[in-house]
Amino acid sequence: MSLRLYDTGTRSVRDFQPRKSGEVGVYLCGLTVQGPPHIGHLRSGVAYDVLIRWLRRSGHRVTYIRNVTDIDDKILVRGAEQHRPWWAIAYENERKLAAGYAALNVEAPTYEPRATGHIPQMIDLITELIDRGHAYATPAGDVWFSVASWPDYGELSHRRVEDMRSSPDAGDKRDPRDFGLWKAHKPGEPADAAWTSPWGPGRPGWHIECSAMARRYLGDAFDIHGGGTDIMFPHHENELAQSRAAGLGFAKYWVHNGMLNLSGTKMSKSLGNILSVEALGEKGFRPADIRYYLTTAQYRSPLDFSEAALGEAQSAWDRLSNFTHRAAEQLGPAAALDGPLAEDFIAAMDDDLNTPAAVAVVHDTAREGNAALDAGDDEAAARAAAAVRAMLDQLGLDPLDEHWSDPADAKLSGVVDSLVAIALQQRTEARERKDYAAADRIRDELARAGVTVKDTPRGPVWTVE
RNA sequence: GGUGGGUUGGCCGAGUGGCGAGGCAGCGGCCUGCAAAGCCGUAUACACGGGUUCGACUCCCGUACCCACCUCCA
Repeated sequence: MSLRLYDTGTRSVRDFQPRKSGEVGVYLCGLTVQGPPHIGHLRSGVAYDVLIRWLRRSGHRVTYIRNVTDIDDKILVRGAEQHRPWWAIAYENERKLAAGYAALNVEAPTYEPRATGHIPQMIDLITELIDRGHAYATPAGDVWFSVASWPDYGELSHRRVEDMRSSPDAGDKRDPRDFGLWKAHKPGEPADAAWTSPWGPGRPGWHIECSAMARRYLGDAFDIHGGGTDIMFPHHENELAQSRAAGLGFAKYWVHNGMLNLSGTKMSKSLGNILSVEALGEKGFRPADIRYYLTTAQYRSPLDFSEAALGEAQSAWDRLSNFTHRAAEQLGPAAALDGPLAEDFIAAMDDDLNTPAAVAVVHDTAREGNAALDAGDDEAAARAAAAVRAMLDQLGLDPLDEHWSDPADAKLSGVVDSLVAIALQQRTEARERKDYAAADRIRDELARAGVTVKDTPRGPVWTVE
């Protein structure tokens, strides 16, 4: 059994077969950096991170391109509103996005191209489309893609042009369905938001960016194109149309992740119902809690966010984290993380990345491991601990990964360790003479200082809240 | 109006034509001086109405409600 993926184009789960054996090219539509990222964006980041990790684990060499759209109408609007350069705003949000990805342990892509760095490639592609009769320039200096010139238009989203509502787009395009490839510079727009082109100064339309950047880094044809369901139409439909019309093979599989909803509606910048990693951090949720939470739903399912659900995820992840820490304390350093994965886990992941089922396997294994620890069966416990860590690591969630530890904690722990040890020694002595009142007083005082003490068969252990 | 997705137990969330994933919360027990952690056991379910079938939560038809997209959006 190998990976099967749901492909939007064929609306079916297909066996994944890379175009070139052992090599996979993936393009993900990243963000338009008009504002700071929210956890809905990060859901997408985590979902494709899981996909990339799984492809690599399965033996493929993966080239992963995730773009940043750093020029668009709204970025220019923000710049005007804030009396700051539009590119300063784009870059500020890009850095916040990178920090969000990093916090959730999303690995960096092979390359992260910016739209503004690829204007020549876009101009080339637009020129080819005009030459082939699929696009036209207007006297105003705009260039439009002619939807009517491409009979396959709608093949991805399965929409018929005649069923669509007409959009109220302005502009002098010939057909209301035509979409912009190049937008002429308008009076009042910043001069540094325009580039020289055969059609006069202007800037690229949204869709052409991805076609041009995917082509530059992945070639005329590649394997997987991803993004959220909300940009399947028109963005991906338009990308597909213009790339194919230019004679490119483009993507073999289309993968779309479901939305993260808040109170029943899509979390989105325009609605303002957004939550950031930082805001959740202030409520006591750690990045690992968020990543675990996002992983417990299949990537295509809509996920309705609630603090209660995130809290449950936190408890569940604590359980797994407790087990790995407990095993490490009792058994010493765990085995390498690249050990064999449970067959059920592999089957779940191969089944269109069924992470909820995969996580269920992890929990089953942790239970066995806990039982083995209780029974003193160190060999079985070590085996379970290695398996749990390997599976969680595959999901980017190894609890012992230093990524999840707070560097400030590590610095303090040496000092605190010796101080707590003194108190615990006194408590142990009190317990030995059955002076439980004194023992509990010490424990309570430590608790007030933020140190939680637990007694285990191998002596007391403590953690800082 | 068009297109797609959804409705699973107190909560989150998988899945399958017949043997009730997993987690969280609850209850009972074991362990513990107590607690925590852990383990064992346990109740509650598949929106509604038809149909197909020996048998449907799972397939088909219909109804209701929800969400997304059709305008920028992961």
